Amino acid sequence: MIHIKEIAKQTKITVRTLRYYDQIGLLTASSKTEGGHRLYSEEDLKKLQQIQFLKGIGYSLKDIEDMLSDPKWNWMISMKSQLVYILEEQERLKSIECSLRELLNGLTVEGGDNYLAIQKLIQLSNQNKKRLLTFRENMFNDKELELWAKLPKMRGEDPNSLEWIALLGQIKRHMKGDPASSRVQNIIRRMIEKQMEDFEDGDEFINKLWDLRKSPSQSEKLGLYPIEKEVLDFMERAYEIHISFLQDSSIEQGGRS
Amino acid sequence: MIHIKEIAKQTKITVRTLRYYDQIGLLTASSKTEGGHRLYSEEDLKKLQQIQFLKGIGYSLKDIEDMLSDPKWNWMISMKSQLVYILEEQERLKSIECSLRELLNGLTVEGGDNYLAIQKLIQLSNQNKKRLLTFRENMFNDKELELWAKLPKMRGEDPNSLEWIALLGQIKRHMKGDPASSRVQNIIRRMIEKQMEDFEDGDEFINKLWDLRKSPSQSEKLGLYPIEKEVLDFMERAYEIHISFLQDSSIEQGGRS
DNA sequence: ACTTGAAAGTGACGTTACGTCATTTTGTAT
DNA sequence: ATACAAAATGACGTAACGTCACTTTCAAGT
Repeated sequence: MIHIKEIAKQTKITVRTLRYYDQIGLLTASSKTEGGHRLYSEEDLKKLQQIQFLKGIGYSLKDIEDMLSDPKWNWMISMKSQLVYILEEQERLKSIECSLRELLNGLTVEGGDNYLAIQKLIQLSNQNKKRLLTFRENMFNDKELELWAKLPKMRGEDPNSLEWIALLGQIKRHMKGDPASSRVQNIIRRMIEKQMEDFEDGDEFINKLWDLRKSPSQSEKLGLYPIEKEVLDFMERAYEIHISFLQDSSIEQGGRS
Repeated sequence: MIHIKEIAKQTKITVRTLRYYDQIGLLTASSKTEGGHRLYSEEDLKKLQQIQFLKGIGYSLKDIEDMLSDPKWNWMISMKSQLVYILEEQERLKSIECSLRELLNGLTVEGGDNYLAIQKLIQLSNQNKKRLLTFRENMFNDKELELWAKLPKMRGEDPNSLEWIALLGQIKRHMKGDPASSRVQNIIRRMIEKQMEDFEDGDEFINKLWDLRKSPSQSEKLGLYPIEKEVLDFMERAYEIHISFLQDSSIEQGGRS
């Protein structure tokens, strides 16, 4: 016969919990002292360990009581359905994870210190859930859809998407400066590099996308993160400056050779 | 100004919940009629949608209240830690999934209709958690450890492990019959086929494993599903019969050729 | 036998985010 | 004015205990 504290120590279940299990009739101590102290047997201990295990895999105490009290319980069925439940829960958490990453990436771009950004992002996230795929599928052909998959999505967690997001965030933070500054030009060069790496053969696609980006309403329908017009304008200016630099330097090179 | 029922319809949040949010001060209707009916503004609606979103990604109402009432809340930090929490939860569920698959596969082998099997499996599962890897690593060398990874584990969900488990279960169900019967022999043949497919070059390893299997205590330490001695004996008999058939037929073939 | 401090007992309230009555008031259409 | 829908309030219930307060029992030392 084992005292309640010893049971608690062995199973790491609190004394309070043991008394609670007694109270709800899940595990009654098999005997008591004259004074009313609970005394547990080895069998009680075993049963408790089973309870502990079943609780660990997500069953409620009520379920566990039903299981253990019914000698012809169909374990196969209930465990299969429990597995299904666990799998569903995992999917739910996975989609929460996506939302969170989307928000965090959004915050990275926006600067992350103002409440307005949050509001915008939450609103965006909310409506994204309702939007369907159809619009996107009407807009592009198959080859383009393939390229589409490479686009940085706000929920992306791959280093590729993350770099796009980081670059965009940096552009935003330098918007008050000069588009010809070396910082901005370096960012632009990196973006062009990436664009060529990721979408080598999709020039037409890129142009179409760029046009779309300029229309906020279209962008939203596509589930793209909306880039403000000022940012796009700033990027275009910086882009043109970059191109003109390239031409200048190639002329120089041509002169020398 | 919007009536409570309209808000409920638009957000799919129940009227009761709206009143509750009012009660705890999370979202107070911005005005009321003379009679005390709640009237919500467009801003209230927006705030409610934010609440809904934040609740959806797992925050408690208390947390949400803190967030929304503090204008300089650090969203970045709290969302990162929330992401960490979500990732941990996913791991927890993943390990629950493993336990469940282990149990279900165990039930498949045992026949799944007796409570004793469950008790045994739960006990096994419990002690597996405590057991460490060291014993296994002392027992086999590197090449063998590679093969080890191919062994059917009870928590396996790949078709390969599942077939092993299924075959074992079938053997168990035919144990009262004749080891020379065609059913049993077909199962044995399939097992030998699989054994050759999976462990082509590991004869010594297979033998060592087979010996281990005969020692229940060693098996348990390795985290292998313990196969009862009677089952192993039955399998050995069937195996010998199978071998002798093979020899007979090869003699016949030899005679003809 | 008596004392005493630790351990055990019981009972009650708190927690989360509402659901579900029951009862009373208010709003609105006729 | 009346009738009926919709809203309000209040109270209790849920799951699985934690925490406090107060009382009783156990086991050991004197």
